[in-house]
Amino acid sequence: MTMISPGSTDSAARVRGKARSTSLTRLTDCLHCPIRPTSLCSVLDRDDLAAFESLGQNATFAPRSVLFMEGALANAIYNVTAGLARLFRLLPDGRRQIVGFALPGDFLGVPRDSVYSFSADAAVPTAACRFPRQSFVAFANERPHVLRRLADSAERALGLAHEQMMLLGPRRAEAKVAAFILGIRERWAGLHGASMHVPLPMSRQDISDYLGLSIATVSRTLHRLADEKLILIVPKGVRILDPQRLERTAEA
Amino acid sequence: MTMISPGSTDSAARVRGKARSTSLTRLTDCLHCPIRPTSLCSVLDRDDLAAFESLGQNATFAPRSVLFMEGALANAIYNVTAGLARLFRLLPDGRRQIVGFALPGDFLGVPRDSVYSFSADAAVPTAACRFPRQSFVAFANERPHVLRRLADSAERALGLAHEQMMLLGPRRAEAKVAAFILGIRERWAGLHGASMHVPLPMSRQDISDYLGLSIATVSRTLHRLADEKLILIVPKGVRILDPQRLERTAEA
DNA sequence: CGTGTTCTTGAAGCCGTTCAATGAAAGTGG
DNA sequence: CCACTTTCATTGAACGGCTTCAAGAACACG
Repeated sequence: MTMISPGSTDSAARVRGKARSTSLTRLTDCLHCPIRPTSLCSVLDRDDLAAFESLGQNATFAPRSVLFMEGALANAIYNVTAGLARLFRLLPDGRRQIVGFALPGDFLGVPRDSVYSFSADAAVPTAACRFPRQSFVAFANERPHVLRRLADSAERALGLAHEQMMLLGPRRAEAKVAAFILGIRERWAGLHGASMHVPLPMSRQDISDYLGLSIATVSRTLHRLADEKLILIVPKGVRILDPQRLERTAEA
Repeated sequence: MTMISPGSTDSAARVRGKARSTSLTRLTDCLHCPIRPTSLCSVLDRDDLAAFESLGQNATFAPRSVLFMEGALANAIYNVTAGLARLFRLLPDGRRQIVGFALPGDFLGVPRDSVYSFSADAAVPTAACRFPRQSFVAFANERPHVLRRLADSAERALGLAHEQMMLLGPRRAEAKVAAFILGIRERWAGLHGASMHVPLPMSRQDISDYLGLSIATVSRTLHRLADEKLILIVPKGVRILDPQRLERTAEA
């Protein structure tokens, strides 16, 4: 698990090292974001869309730069449009648990109370639409179908969280890693269509913090799967060679 | 981890053994349920409340009887009013991961799609208000504040899921068990007020399936905490003797 | 082309699991 | 109400998988 500076009051920028952010441009590609089943855009009519557009700003984030920090005042909501965001919480001793990855189309930071309950930063160059919380909430409150979408989106996130819990539990490293690959593949499929090639833009460290394993075990396990010809390890990803056996490994 | 019959198509009733349910009475105590911050009731005015009341039926569940099963058609939504429900998913090999406990006031089974994504059964004698999904959704769609509550409720569940992920990860058994006790205490506090006495109505098996430990380790760890005078083990619960050291153990 | 980071791979050790047997409690039927 | 039965919890001993520590290789960046 990642060891992060033990002092706990410091900001993510310092904690995770040099966070060289970020350009802010006017939003347009928010609307060009991949439309997923849970996407907000798909339930907005033309007028709403125009109003919605005027709320947000498009922002880009360099790797490791922070979208928001656990415990900070939640004054914005994000919709990832490109790249990959890591959602994580820090333990008091500085270790990091990744509680999810946000792919394009995912909403972030819709908070019950006014404080973020986890942190988010960019795993790779990432773009996201940023909506001021106040106006976003006001916008949603006027539109029941948007509220429904938000509830749906939260339920979807909950389902993903449950899926991850199944991985974090007492399962063998092989099963965790195999299931991880298949899970990520599934999620990319919603964007790019299904493929044997599974991009893994995140680092080994990220994967291990996601699965509750050490970085060494993740590396070893990937290579064991490769030795057994279930996958092929390629730069920034894997190629699935034997879907069925991989599936069976994931379930064990 | 619990081993459950390997065949996977069978119903929960068979899987979990004799499920002797249940009386069904007309609802009244739905309204007397403990009002929690996330409770729906608290945002309903008198008229809405009456309409709401007419939607639901109060049901009681004997221990081990099933509220609903993962994969089944989601034709009802539940609001637990007394007792304790276990929310879980089964692995293909029959092991069980408990993804949450539902306490009085918690909503269950608000599904994105029409199928439950996890199973729920009663850990102890339990009461819940049962709302047909159709009419519940129709009711909510007419009332934006109810929709907001549902979104909030989902977010709250997501927060709890994240909390549990921190426990499932690579932490020592002592930390997991200590954090579990403190977490449950926190949740009871919202109902009964804070107390040094923490009821643990669920079985050791339930706790181990929740924490991703074996039943033996849970037992050993509890007794180790007791040996070190952090807690006192009492029937169906524990008493916290040294909150600060327990807290420190939970964070390690 | 050199430097820092990430990834791989080996060896030793620990923590939790598994298996199994004992003990306690709760439910059941006479 | 008691004796029986069944489930649940505790505890011991041995095994095994993952972690830790550490060194070397591959990669990315300026």
